[in-house]
Amino acid sequence: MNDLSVHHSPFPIHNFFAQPTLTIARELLGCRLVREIDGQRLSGLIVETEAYIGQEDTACHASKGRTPRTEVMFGPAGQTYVYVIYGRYYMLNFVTEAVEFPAAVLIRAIEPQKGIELMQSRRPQNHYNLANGPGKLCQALGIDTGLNNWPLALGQKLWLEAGHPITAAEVATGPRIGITSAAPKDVAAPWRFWVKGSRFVSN
DNA sequence: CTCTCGATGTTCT
DNA sequence: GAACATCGAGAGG
Repeated sequence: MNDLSVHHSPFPIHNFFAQPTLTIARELLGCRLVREIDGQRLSGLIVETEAYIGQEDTACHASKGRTPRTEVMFGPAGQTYVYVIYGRYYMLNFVTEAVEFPAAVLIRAIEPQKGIELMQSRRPQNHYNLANGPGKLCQALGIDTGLNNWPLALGQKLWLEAGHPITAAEVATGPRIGITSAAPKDVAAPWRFWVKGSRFVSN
């Protein structure tokens, strides 16, 4: 098991989102995702991400062109992209890359740290099953499309903090999950990142 | 433990 | 009308 310890330090968010999408997906591992809702603070360390990069990536929503839904991905980096899947689950992404270049990082799992009881009031499951999936973490943190296109730099409602640095030896990579209808090159691309040995990663 | 299957409604063709 | 970056229940080993 790999439990990540608590560590506080400021987060240089503007410089952070100026990096390439794959770098951001990698560097988000170990960062603390913080949610403030109803005057309560919830948080967890990011342990799993996926990169979706541009119109050439057939797994990326924006590969089918600019639509009302994908518009956010064509905007500036550092905003959220929240959408509904299968009519019942929300997915949280962070927009990356330059304006007009549609890309984002999907947050797939966090290790819950603060407000675990409040997360369990939204999602009655044990610690390990609270946020080990993209739909699960949105449910646990009370994230829906009302938080779409939200700027992380504000430090309100949803933001990032430096958490626990993850060394290269602790990073695992592999193909992305659930993109079966994408082109073979995109199905095979190792654009999923997770913390090796973490029990909080999706199954 | 593994595998299969269906829920459910938004988005886009 | 089809597809969908998921999840959990239920059956079987």
